[in-house]
Amino acid sequence: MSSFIPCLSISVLSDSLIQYSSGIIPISTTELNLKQTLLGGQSFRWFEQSPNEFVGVLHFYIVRLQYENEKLHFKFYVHKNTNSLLNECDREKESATILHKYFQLSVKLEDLFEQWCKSDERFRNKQIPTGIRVLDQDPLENLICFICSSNNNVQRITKMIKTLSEIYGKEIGTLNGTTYYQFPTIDELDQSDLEKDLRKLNFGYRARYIHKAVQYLKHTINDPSYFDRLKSSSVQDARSELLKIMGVGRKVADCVLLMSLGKQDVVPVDTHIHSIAVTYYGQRKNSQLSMSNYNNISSFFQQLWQPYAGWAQAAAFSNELRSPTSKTTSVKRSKMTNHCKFIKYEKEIKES
DNA sequence: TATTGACCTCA
DNA sequence: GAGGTCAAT
Repeated sequence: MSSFIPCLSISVLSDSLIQYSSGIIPISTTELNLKQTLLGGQSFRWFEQSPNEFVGVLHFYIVRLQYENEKLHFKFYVHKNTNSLLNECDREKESATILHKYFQLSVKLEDLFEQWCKSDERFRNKQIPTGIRVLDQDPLENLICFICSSNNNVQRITKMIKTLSEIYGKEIGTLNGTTYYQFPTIDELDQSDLEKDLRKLNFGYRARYIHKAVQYLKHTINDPSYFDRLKSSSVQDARSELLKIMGVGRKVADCVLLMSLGKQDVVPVDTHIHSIAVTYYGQRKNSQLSMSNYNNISSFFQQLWQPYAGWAQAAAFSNELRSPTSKTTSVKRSKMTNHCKFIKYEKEIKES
């Protein structure tokens, strides 16, 4: 079947949709694991069409990605009314640039891995997979997604964000029977009945958080360059700004810092990372994820995995979702060593 | 400063 | 219970 050959696979477009560009980016599997990166829980806007083929929305484009033979094939689609002055070649370049930025391809993952291996034998022993990249996402979208993420699972978050985009975002077009929408802007979300409507859509208590967050950003902050300002602020300053937003606690703030504000060293600590810290790095059992505990775990990993500790976290995290912790000899050994490291680290903290 | 329960919904 | 946050104590 032709579907095995990316360039020849057939697409059915609605009348309103046109193909904008297509191209290829050569990249090795150690630099990019497409599935783990897109579906691993940092973005909630990608759908797997077939093995190694994904469709999602970036800006006002529907984007189709296919990974095969060390190459990332891409096709961009836009609404036909989107006017572009670019010729075919420049559109391809522009699209490649968007992907380059989104996947942060100037970051050399293999080099980072080498660094992490030096300080952490879970990397050295290949217990953590390669190819997981941190995506550079849109801050507003990222923020809303992670407000939705509390007490929630990937599947439902994805569904909620899909619904949110369908209701409030602009339609792009229909590709192979599925209609795609832009993520709504702050103005599109700024509606007096937002909470009520989102509750009807089964957002639960997050409906209020989203409504409050939108009100705050639109009417209290009221600054189009708000997120850009945070990008150029220090981690501490940007974090304390984000914490002012209703529905944003430390974990969500850290996710936004890492995934859309370019703070590559931030390590968000969720229940998975927490349990990784307990299982492999000797954090005390039964310890709740209190604020001081969060700080300890986060800064421990930050020190262990520098630089780009947030990227290491994403890789370690994805592994946790996959494997139900098989306990081989080497794992036990690495548990011990890292346990010692953690104790030592805790001592240093206390003494300083 | 740290701990605890409620919060919505779906599996 | 699920990749948390808020508010009260």
